[in-house]
Amino acid sequence: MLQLTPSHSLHQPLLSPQSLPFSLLQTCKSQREAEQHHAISLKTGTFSHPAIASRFLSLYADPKINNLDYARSVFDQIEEPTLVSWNVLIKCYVGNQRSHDAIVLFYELLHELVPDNFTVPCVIKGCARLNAIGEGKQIHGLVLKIGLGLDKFVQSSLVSLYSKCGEIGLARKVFDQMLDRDLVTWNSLIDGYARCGEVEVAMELFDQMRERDSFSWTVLVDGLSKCGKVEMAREIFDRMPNRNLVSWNAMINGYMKSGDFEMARQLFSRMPTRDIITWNSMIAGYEFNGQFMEALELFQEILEEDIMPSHATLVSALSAVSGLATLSKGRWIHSFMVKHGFELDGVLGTSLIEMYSKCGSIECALAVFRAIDRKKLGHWTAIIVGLGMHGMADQVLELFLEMRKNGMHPHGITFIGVLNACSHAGLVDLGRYYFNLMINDYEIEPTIEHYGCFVDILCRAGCLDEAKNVIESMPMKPNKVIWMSLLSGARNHGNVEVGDYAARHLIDVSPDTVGCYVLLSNLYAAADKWEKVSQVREMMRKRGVKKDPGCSSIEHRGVLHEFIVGEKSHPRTKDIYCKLTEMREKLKSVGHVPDTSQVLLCLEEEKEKEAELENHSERLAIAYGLINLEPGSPIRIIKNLRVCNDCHSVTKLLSSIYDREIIVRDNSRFHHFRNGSCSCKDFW
DNA sequence: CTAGGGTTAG
Repeated sequence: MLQLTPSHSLHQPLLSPQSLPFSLLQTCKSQREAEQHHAISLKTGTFSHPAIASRFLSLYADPKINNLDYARSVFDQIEEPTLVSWNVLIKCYVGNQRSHDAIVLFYELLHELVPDNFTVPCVIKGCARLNAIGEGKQIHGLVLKIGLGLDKFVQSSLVSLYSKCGEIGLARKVFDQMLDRDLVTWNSLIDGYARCGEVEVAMELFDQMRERDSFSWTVLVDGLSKCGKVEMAREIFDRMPNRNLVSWNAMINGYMKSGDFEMARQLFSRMPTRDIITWNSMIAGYEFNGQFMEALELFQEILEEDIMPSHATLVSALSAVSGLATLSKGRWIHSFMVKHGFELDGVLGTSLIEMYSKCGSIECALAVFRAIDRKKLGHWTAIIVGLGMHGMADQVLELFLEMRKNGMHPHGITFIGVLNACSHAGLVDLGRYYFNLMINDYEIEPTIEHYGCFVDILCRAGCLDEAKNVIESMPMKPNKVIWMSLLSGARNHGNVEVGDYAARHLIDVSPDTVGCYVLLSNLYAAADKWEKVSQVREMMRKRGVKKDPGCSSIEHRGVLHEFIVGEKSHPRTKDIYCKLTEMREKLKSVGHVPDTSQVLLCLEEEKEKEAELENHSERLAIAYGLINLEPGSPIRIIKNLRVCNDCHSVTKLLSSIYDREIIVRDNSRFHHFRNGSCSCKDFW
């Protein structure tokens, strides 16, 4: 089946590569120029020389022209491509981030010719890029069959593949079989050990090496800092003879990932040169650790230094914006992206959709989504999750259908969005339906997050027994989120027995969860079990559990104003409290009676409880918004805790009293208040 | 005209 010698090698034109226009080709700078030479070559017949044809291939794939598809069509025109031309094309695919095509091409090649010691390292590199360990192993088998098993480059590429894919045992096996190991092979193996956390072995190998290059040092520094051993990484880094930019970046990345901003900053300011990756590591690190302000400050600095952000920079910056929900900043970044021609059809589109949804502007999220031409799974998922957060269950289910009609296969996260929407909208039957659809039709193994959503759906709908059954039969240990759902379901449906049960488990897995004590105490209070309420208080006191203070923020003219419950330190405090008084009067006149049932602990007097409600952070933020924002523009608020009952009804009333749209993001979803009602239909 | 090793983001 496989031909061992190219059959046409005997009919090559008698031309030596030297007599051909190689030098001319080398100077080609554009597609047009290349095509002109190509035409001449076809006319004069030199194209039939395999070396010339291959040269054209690598020319079209050259970064200067970078027209890989054209290279492919040229390849398809070669009557009987030699192995070299196949090799060139495979290499080009891998080199241009199209490893999948490279592997497909490799399988096509197998029908025609036997790959050689040039083909294999290329295609294995492609497998490594894609983490395609299965393909890699198959090719490894083939390598042994066709007798390339002892080729140094082939073996070296296999060591690298296995190291990168976490198969360190296999990497070692190939390494041990090698007769002729060089620096590159050693480095690949050390990289593998460092990546999978076998630090001691990596260090041992490093010490055994006869010679090291900067690569060896860098691999070790990066590997150590990636698996959390930043101090060890630092020791190596300090001993390193000629530190390169990559090793600085690896150290900074390691410090940032471990949350040691100080040390990262120190290196950042000390290093001789920085590149975009340095900046990205810093920005992504801050974002990863929830330090959104710092992330955005650095993003600002990049722009001030006239450095062009990369995709990665923008992804991190947009995530930071999502965290703070500073819509105007997000809009600014969006227009920056449009102005500088960043494509929205990849991850950036997903980030934008996410940013707009998390900043409360689901309309803009939808507009971005609609404007993306070739929508990918990530875009569908992002908008579905976004709509779910906004409680727009109808649209979620509609889009989910549309998505499937477009031939997309939802993945686990898409279902998180769908289930989440069902939960926020109280769609218990649909929730059951989609949970089963996911398992049976799409064969997706539910993760703990899926169980979390499903249990939440059941609990909100009051199906507490069914929820309990699901929890008891799920294959993994229930986490905090799941017990919290059950407990709050029990609270909402006044089921003390289930509440007790949930609280016991919750305190067991996560004794510091304040919400647990709050909910439990609410539950007992509602059931008039006052001795139990004081037991809960006592338990909190003994364990030193403190309630997170409520905190709300609002953006005004690009500045984020934060309000903590009851605080009086904002420069405009006087105006704010004036407004609060006005709000109280207006609320009273429309007949609002404060609902103190969820005020927690310690406050004995009804008056005190009412006062505490009035100081809830979102009220301060709303007051600030009413004073300062343009009349008619929506007031957008981000809150760290769940909105309490009283604030919810108050905000509804305020939206009609002041004729304002008020959009509140709490710790799990959005509420759109308009004309006296809320998008959550009082179900949250 | 062809071969193996490193950093960010998702």
